[in-house]
Amino acid sequence: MPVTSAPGSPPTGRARLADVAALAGVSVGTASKALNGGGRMRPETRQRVLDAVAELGFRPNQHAQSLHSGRSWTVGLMTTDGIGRFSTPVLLGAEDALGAGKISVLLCDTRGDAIREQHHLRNLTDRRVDGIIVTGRRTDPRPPLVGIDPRIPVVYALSPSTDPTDTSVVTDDRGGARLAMEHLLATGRTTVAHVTGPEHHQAARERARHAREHLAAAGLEPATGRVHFGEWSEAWGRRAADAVLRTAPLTDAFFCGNDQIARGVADTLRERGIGVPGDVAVVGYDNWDTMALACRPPLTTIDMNLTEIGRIAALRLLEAIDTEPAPGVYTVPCRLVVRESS
Amino acid sequence: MPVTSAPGSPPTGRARLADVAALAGVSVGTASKALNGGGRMRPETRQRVLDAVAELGFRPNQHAQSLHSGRSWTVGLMTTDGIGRFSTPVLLGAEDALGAGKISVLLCDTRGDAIREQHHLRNLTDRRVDGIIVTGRRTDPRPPLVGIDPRIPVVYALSPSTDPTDTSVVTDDRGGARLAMEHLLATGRTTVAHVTGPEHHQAARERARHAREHLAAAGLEPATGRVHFGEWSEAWGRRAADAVLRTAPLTDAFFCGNDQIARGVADTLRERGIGVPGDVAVVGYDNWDTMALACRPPLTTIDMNLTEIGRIAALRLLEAIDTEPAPGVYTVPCRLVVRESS
DNA sequence: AAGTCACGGGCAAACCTTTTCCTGAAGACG
DNA sequence: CGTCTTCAGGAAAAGGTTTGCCCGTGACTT
Repeated sequence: MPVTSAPGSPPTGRARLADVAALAGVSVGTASKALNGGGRMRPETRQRVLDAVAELGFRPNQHAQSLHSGRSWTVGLMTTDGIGRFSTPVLLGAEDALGAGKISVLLCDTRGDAIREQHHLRNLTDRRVDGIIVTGRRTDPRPPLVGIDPRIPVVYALSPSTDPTDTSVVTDDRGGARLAMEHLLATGRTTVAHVTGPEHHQAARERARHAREHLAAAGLEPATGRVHFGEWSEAWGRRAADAVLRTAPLTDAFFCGNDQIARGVADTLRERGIGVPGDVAVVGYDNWDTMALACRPPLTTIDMNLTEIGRIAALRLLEAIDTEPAPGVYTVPCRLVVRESS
Repeated sequence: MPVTSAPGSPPTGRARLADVAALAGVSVGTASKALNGGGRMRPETRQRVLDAVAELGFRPNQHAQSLHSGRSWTVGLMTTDGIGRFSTPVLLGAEDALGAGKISVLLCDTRGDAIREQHHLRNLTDRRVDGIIVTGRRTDPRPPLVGIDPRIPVVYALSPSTDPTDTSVVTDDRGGARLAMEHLLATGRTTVAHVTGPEHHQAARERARHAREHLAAAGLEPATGRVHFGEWSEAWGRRAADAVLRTAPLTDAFFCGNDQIARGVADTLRERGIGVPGDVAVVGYDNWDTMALACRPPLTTIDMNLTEIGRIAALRLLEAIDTEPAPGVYTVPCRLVVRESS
């Protein structure tokens, strides 16, 4: 009967430890020890306390616990740019890993606005969060949080901090590009075009660089002799596919910077009557299911394991919370997902 | 110099109200009143306290405040099913509205698992959240949270509660269907097919019902005489378009249950050489930009104003927190977004 | 000049749990 | 039988803020 409360408890309506103690016939301190395993006491006494807890439906007041311990059992999750396709899996991974440690996630969306970021940072500091995870949609490095209380550990996920003494968890663009190229070469392709996003995005540059390097290691060159930088859109994929086929009609594979581009490429190929994967293979990047699965044919693609990035960021943060922070950049490997486009 | 701290404050490293009081030469209680506007005191005294606050960089300890007030200035946001396309905007709208009230959002993802839901609910209760918003991806009603402490107000967003004495905020499927049909009829279409998702989804049923009613009111019938229920996928859109054109070649408009279906329909039309919107108009539902904008041509579609749903849910929750809850179902109107497909 | 009043500000309780230190009693050992 | 140790459990401080109540002082009233 959790509704009943010991005499004298009414104010909050919830049973306090004092009520438990009274019911068990012990002092408050003893009741606390009985619950937390500390102190020495007769097993039967402990049991009496536990029974009282059950009878009253007692749950400790976390505000009081936090006040005493200085910990809030809460971490802030700041997403730099909305809560989109990239930050969501990171967020879920983090929530999952933290939830196991009884820690909850406080969500802060800055919408890419520095003012808002400051505001949230203050809020989180005031709440005495145990730590903060910062994540963004881009993989480009970002400046560290400004004015952060040095006692609050921070982990940057996906977008690393520009400060190397911070802790960051990032995706392995190099490995991703390698997986894609190895796959294409292993399946007999030799004339590979690379179509990707804007050159000012690090992700585009890195993937392109490593794709080229991998080709070069096999004694090959990109189909058109260069990388096609553009936008992260289907429309660009379609345009670029046209351009590539005009310049290098013998192209037998496209490695694309993301799944949208890949889908655009696949659409153009299909509309031109070129068989995928019969004549030309297409490999995307992101494993964004709504794109990859809806594509005709479904896309072979690189999965960045974003959930894993979130999980690892959370684990690093947990480490930093109760031991010393281990600065540095942690790289999470990608995964090749083979579907029918290659 | 926020780093300096009054003598005796070291334990936490952060300035306490006691330090402020000491520096200002007043008692702790007076300092508190000076900050919170309460109590009567000489303006210069208040100013001295404010100066001390500034000098020490004092920020009140929220754990202590919460302990005292019983409020956590936090609400839980439970998403029933991942954090997807539907819950994200709701979440952002809620965060926005709550942030204005100094309230933060605690994120709980149940992954559709009842055990997890219980676990999170307990966690939120233990944290003494001020309220809870429950949201899901489907618009079908869901059973209310079980075992919820009646003192914690709850608002259901998107997925209403099956209990009419709860507070729910939902989308206006009827209005959405009406907007779409009015638009099509107003632009001269007379033979409209409706292709939508599975019949066991309320959203599909409702939109279909109201679309038919609206046609009937204009003395019309669906193009094929029936509604085409299927899946929420592009593939289904493509198949359904074929089927519709076979049965009713004179069809001059498609109203689709979501943007994916609409995109599938548009693809089929284009591949058959049927002009959109010249020969046939296509209207989608959801205004999911990655679909609606990538479609050729970009889709006219219905926007459910999900962010607004989140915002209103948050406002209702704020109401319920400091006054009496106002049970009932609140309906948020949709918005027609006209693009080039109609 | 004595009584009132208002104003400024202090005191202390309350919010609830954890943890350290301490005490009283009982058992063990010489 | 006395002293030492051990053990069970209690008392109280600490963590920081808010707020109701109270008191002293100076001004004002009659």
